Amino acid sequence: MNRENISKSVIRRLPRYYRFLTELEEKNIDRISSGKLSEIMRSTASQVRQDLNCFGGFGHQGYGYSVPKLREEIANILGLNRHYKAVLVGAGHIGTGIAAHMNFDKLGYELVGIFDNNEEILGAHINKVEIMDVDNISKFCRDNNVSAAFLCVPRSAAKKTVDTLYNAGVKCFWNFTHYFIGGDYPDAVVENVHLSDMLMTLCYRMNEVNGDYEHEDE
Amino acid sequence: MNRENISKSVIRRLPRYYRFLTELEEKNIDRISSGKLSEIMRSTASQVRQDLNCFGGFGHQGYGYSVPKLREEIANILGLNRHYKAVLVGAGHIGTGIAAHMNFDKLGYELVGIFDNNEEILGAHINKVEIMDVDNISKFCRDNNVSAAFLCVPRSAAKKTVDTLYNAGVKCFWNFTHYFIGGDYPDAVVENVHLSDMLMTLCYRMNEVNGDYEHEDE
DNA sequence: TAGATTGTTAATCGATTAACAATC
DNA sequence: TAGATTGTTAATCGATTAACAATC
Repeated sequence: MNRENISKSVIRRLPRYYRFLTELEEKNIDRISSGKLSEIMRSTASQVRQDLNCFGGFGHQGYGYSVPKLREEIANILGLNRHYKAVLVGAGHIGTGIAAHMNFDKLGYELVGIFDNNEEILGAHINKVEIMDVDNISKFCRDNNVSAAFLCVPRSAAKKTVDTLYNAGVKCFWNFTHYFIGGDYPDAVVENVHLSDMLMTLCYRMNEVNGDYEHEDE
Repeated sequence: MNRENISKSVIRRLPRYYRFLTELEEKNIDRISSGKLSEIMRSTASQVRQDLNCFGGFGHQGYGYSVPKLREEIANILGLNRHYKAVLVGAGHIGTGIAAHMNFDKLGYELVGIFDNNEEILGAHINKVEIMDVDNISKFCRDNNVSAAFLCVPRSAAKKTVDTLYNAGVKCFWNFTHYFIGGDYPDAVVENVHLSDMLMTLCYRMNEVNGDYEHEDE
């Protein structure tokens, strides 16, 4: 099947399917209909069937979908069995949090190095991964065939870091910095996170619910 | 104007506008056209004008928009001058990272307490905010009129934590746990973050670019 | 077989883009 | 005034939902 023209909305829902199917499997439920799955996903049966059919006919008429089979199909579609080599740059608060918190190997990655410029923490480890000098990052990425980077450096260092990594062959960026990685890196895959944006939209929605925002207009 | 029916897509773009306008202001640029702004936003002039017009006519024909004025309008629309009292629950890796990393007071919040159940860290501080015993969270939230919670607890503790907080009057949740906060809390405003989902979609997109995923199908 | 539920096409809805008259 | 650029309406595009024949 042709995966070229699958919409971004569908892709964004795949991890959700995956999560809920994993839960169902843990509960030993081994079949589910698009209707039931849509209740869990808080979408519609139509959407579930449309989504899954982008990748193939995983269901059986009159029966529904096999939970373990569907879960595995989605894992394969996402490529979770991969181990893309990844580095994390910037072992400050958020970087350390991310490095220690994420289950990279269940998500298609292997964290092979952490980099920082703070001499005091060089040589330390987070989850058995060493913190190394950021000056050596370029060589390290080339030597180890690193494909992905998780950016947790300050904004001021962001552009330079991305350039260095990109030139060292890194083509996938999960970017927590406030620097916006735009279209300057043609064949790169980028996700700009912007945690602050989330808090701001939450704030807006809270004002809305509270009906307070009128005061602001005066 | 009626803000009831402004689409979620528009709201989600507001923080982006705000960020870029802040940058422009820092560069002492004080006017901008929808065309130029759309280049920065990587959208279209039409969309910029549509978006801004949801909230009022901030522009001037033949001139464009005043950068400082527009920036301030958006800050007001988002309600960034607010100081919603907020607590963070779960001072593990990611919780500590978030607590130390975010500039809450510039985003409409004031972090007034951090809660955990690990006795060893109780009494410690992160950015001058004390880590307190989670057993006291309900009383604390009532007494201090807390409206928002940032959830960084393990999945197993998530539901109980949300219930407790909701009953103590907290109606806004920024949820980093793997527990999905659904429609069970009618008047609550919720953002489920799911960092893992982002990494999974990134992985998919990387497979796509690399053209590798065919192997998985065999 | 009858009931259930898929895969898929068609209809609807919402969001984005284009166009242009109004006006600074 | 002429040029630029908005605010706003209309056209397009894409994504979601509904419908239903196919079939297990």
